[in-house]
Amino acid sequence: MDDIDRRIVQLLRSQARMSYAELARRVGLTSPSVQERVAKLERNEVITGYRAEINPEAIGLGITALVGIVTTAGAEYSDVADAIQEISEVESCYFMAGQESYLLKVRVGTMAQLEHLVTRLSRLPGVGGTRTTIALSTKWEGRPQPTDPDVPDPV
Amino acid sequence: MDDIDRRIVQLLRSQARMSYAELARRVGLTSPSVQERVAKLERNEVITGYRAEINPEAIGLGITALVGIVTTAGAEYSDVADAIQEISEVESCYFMAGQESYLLKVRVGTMAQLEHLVTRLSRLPGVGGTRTTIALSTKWEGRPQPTDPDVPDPV
DNA sequence: ATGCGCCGGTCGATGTCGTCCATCTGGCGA
DNA sequence: TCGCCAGATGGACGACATCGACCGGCGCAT
Repeated sequence: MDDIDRRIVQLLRSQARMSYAELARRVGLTSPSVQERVAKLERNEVITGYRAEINPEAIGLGITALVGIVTTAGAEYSDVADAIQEISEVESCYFMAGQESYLLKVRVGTMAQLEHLVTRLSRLPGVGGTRTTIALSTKWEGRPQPTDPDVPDPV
Repeated sequence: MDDIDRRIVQLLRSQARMSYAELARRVGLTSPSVQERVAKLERNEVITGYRAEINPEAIGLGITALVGIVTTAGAEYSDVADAIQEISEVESCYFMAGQESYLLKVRVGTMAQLEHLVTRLSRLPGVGGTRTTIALSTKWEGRPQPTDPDVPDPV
């Protein structure tokens, strides 16, 4: 993981469909070298996948909500996570410090679907309660932030 | 936005670097047709970009936290959003219903950086208070969910 | 120092892909 | 019925991906 790797990562982070030839031009190497580096980054799970970013409204998922999950006393955390994973509307799932053990980002098309989803979540074994807040709008999401890990800003 | 478009979107959602030729084979069209459809999807902002998914720890961003922002009375919401947008550590920003007007997902490398970030956020004009919760682990994130079959055509 | 092996780079060749253009077809309105 | 247009096809050509062969620098043991 040197500077060239970091540049490649950053380029692919914002334009994942860029060709190897174009990447090569931008980092000053040849196409096969870049290809090998990218393959290695994928092998080492630095790059874990490539995603097209979709406008959720365009695919009928206009409602975004965040759901906090309070687990019941004695519930096995990982079992709860496994159960949540079965629910496709849950786009992201974080195991949190604090009263709510999990925080989920969910997307649905209608309020009725959201109601149904929250009901399903609250009935999962190990789930003691839910707290849902609706996102009125998404200002931005998944913005790639500048990579500069070799200069860890102090305070 | 027909069934073929939806299949293309779904394919690119999970494998954004797939070639047009491969897409064409999978949806049963020729490469130029697929290319034209993808171009149109991009033009209509159904597809808004292509992102490589990076393991945050590999680029020195091992700490994920969620920060709720309470705005001061009389603050202009959009000004607050603009100010937050200047801060690169904020990966996502949602305008929320509820007491906290904004919810931010932030990533940093160290607790010291998180402290500094929260301090900066709390000092922004219009920001009355913050509530930070740390993600102990990310179970999953940005998982593409199956496209609803009965979608209202947005075009 | 010398020689060896490894890592990572370049180069060249070949098959595939992206992209442009001409052409064709099916549906719709005049 | 005719003409028009959106969208598909097929061919051509330049660019790209990919593979093997080769090459240079580096660390290390002899």
